[in-house]
Order: sequence, then structure tokens, then C-alpha cells
Amino acid sequence: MAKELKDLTKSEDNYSQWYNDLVVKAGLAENSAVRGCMVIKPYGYAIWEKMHDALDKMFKETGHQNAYFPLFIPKSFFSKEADHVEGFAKECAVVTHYRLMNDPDGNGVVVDPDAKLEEELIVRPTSETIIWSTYKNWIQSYRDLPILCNQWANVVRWEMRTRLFLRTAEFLWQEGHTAHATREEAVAEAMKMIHVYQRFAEEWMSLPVMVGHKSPNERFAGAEDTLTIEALMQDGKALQSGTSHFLGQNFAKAFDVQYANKEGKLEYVWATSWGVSTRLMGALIMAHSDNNGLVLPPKLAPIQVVMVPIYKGLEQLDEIRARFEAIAEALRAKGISVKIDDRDNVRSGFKFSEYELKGVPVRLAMGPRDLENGTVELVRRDTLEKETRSQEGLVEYIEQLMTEIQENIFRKALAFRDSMVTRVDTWEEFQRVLDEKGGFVLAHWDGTVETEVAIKDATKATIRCIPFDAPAEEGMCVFSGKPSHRRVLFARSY
RNA sequence: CGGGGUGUAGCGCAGUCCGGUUAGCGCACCUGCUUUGGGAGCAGGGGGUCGCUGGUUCGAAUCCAGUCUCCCCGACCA
Repeated sequence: MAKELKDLTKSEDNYSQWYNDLVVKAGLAENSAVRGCMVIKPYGYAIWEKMHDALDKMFKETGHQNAYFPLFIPKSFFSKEADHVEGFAKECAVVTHYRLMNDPDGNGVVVDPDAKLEEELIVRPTSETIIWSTYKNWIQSYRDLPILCNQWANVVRWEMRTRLFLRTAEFLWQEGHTAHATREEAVAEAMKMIHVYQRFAEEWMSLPVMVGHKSPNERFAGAEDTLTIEALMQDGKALQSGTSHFLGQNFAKAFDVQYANKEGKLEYVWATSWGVSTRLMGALIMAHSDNNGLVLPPKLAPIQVVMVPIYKGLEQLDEIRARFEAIAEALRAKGISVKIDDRDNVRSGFKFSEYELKGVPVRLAMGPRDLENGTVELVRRDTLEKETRSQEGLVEYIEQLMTEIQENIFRKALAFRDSMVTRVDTWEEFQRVLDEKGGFVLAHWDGTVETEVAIKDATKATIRCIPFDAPAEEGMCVFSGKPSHRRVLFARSY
């Protein structure tokens, strides 16, 4: 374990290295031998599993079921939805052959040229097309609706440039795909799910998010409306953290999915899709970490309390271990995950640094002094405050500390986020805030794609969302000077 | 896909310009002893086809050509 992490500061433009370093050193993930892909290590995966479990529960509470669809999608499926192709045709992995053979020249293995597929298979970049071609067979009558399915899966997008968790060639996600009889019901579903994501971000990840509509230019290919949650990272850049799409009847028409209504008339079904990915891991890391490493909200921490003995000789270790075991048992009975680290090949100071790097919310240390006094040293990761407490009442204290830390991390992130939302009224101010301060900029926009693109070209900032709670307000577009009826949220983003 | 860098032990690097003993250092690992309230010390030990392919040469980590990887910056995206 190295100390270099401390020497990197987020204020400078080496944030990328800082982030990458942290992900690797904390044991979350690393680059794999496969271009653009990532290995998620056990500690990182344990966090993802916690996210997975919490989200899965929320989906089921909102009436959804899990299903699984194929990894491979025949190329022709993509030809059916023209708008969708526009957005996805480019960077996909394509399977062209189905057999290997020994190289006739004796140089290992080559692709058998005779084993060419008649129709190429696309490794799913997202599953709308294969799911809608399947839903066609599932839906005949209004009685078959709604279909409320979710899939946990991996998807592949052959991105040019990749970054651990934020943009990898292969990533894990969930994608919900629903089919409805009416427009209203589908619109409501898309809205419901973006709020599920918002709740997850805020209550589990301690991550405040901006919620709203994407501008037409930033919309998902094939969607009529895209809803998004946007988080702010500590370097002042925004991160799209989850999206929910109202797909209208686009996919139903492309895949000819009609149902008979109560009057026996055929109608196209209405659709939504929504997803979050392992990108949330990146959001979690970049939103809360400090120069000592990760800061995990207790609800997502694989280890919530770590116990480090400080001892001289095995006899003393046994005594401390016994005390720790008793406390650990009581904590576990309250659903708190505990690790007692009694390794004797590293010293306590090393362990302190290591668990700070890994973001463990609470650390307990017990040594000879504590044995004598019936105390324990407690350090909370979010504030790094250190206190010596009586072992009496410790379990109850830690139990409420879990909630306190969870909320404190949120409060801190919210205060930062709020401090990084700036209202601007002039183009000069718009550029200056982006360059000097970063964060979100609330500004008037004339509603045209041309202006949006021009602003992006000039500043690299995009419209992150048109917030749900944006009040009606007359003004002038910060770029074109044309009339505008509300402010929208701009930022540079990942 | 364009620009820049990189590849030598599990990790981080030196050596490459100017070819020449047995390829070196730090961390990690193994053994032993001493240590243990914030990243331990000493002693000993193991681990390398120097990214890959070909070429030049008596001799290549080092020179030449090709190729691949990864990282950073752009364009693309969750």
C-alpha cells in the first residue's frame, strides 16, 4: 500500500490519475488485458452487489419482475428502428464467425474462414431491439399489459476511450423495459422510475442529484422523452447517473407490437426503458472520496465496522480478540457487518491507512490501555474524528452512528453541490463560471438544438437537464438573446 | 480514429542516447530474530525468455523495421 494518493490533489488537472489511482489502490477494480475492459475485484464487486440488491428490491416493490434476454442480437433487428440505429450503429462488437481452427502455418489458432455467419450477431449495446422482438410474441390483448420487466446484464459498447467504471467497453447494468396500453401509463412509468433512481442515489449513495428532462439533442436514440438524474463530482464536472426513457410507440411500430383493446381494435403499445450501470460506482467514488481514500456511505459499505487490535504478545491478542468478538456479535445481531483484522504480518498503523483507503465507515482500535480502562478508540471515516469511548453502550452508539454517517455524507455532498450551482445571465459570465468555478450553471436557453450545439462547441458544456422543478421565468437566452421561459442546467460532464 | 507517452520480477521504476561480465533498485513475497497506540527494523532467500515478430552484429533490454498493449489529451458515449 502506497502513500502517493495523499500527494495528489483534486483541485489540479490530475484528477483523472487521482481517480484511477484510488480505484486501483482501494482494490475496487483494474484494467484488464482486454482492450477497454475492466476487472472488478471482490471489494468493488461487494459494493456493486449492495447496489444491486437495494435496487432490485426497489424494482420489485414497484411491481417489476426480472427476466433475461440474449447477449447476441441479429444485425437485422437494428435495421428496424431507424432513429435507434443512428445512436448505436457505430461502436458495437460484431460476431462474424463461429469457429476457430489451428493455423495451417502452425502459429496457434486462427478464425476458420469457412465458419462465417450468414447474418452477423451484435453483442448487445442495450436490449431494446431484442426485447421488443420478443415482446411481440408476448402481447396480443390489453389483458397482457402492462409488461414490467427488468434485466440484470452486461452490455458492450466499443468506446474509443475508456475509464474505470465511468466508461468501459463492457459494463454491468440493469435495464428495465416496460410495455403499456396507454401513453399516460407509460409516461407515468418513466417518471416513477427516475424517482426510484433519485431515491436510491440520495438514500443509499448519499448522493444528491438533479432530476429533469434531457434536451432533445441529449435524448436517448429512439426516445420521445429522456429523464435523467445528474450528480456533481468533486472536480466540478457532472455525471449522468441514471436515465429513464419514454419511448412512445417507436419500438412497437418498428417491431409491429400491437394489442387488441377492449373494443377489439388493434393499437400499438407504449414503451419505457430505464437503466443504471456500474457507472454508479464511479459516481460514488468521485462524489465522496478524500485524500485518504474512499468514503463509503454505511448502507453500501461491504465492511461497516473494522476492529484493529493493538497488542504485545499472543496472550494480549487473545484477550483483545475476545472483547472484539463480543462486540462484533452484538453488532452483527443488529445487522452491522464487522471485520476483526488480527493479521500479525502488518502493524496497526498500516491497517488504519488501509481501511481509510477502503472507506470503511467506522474503525475501532483496542490496546493495552483500553483493556485497563474498559475503553475503545473509535474513528469515523467521514470526519476522521477520533474519540476514546467506554465499551459500555458502544453497540447502540455505533448503530446510530451508521445513520449519522450516512446522513452526514449526504449533507456534505449536498452543501458542495448547492455551492456549485450558479445562476448566470450573460454569455461572459457563463464562460467565466465554467472556466473558473465549474459545477452546474443555471441559464436561459432559447430551446433550439442549434444553440445547444453552439454552446457545446464553444465551452464543452452541455445541457444536463431541464429540471422538473425549474420555475417558469421569462428571460433571454444566454447565447442567442432570444426569449426563454425557464432556466436549464448546464455543465461540463463525464 | 488523430496527437503525445509507455512497455524490463506481483507492483513502481533505473539502465536504452553511446551495443560488451552473471540485467539492477525500491515495495511486495518467503525464513529467522527483535518489534507493535498511525504505513516497523535487521539478517538471509526466492522470483526475469527485458511486450511480440523479424532484421543488423562476433555479441542486442540497448540499433533498425513492423506489430500489439496500456496511459494521457481530443472526437464518441451511460
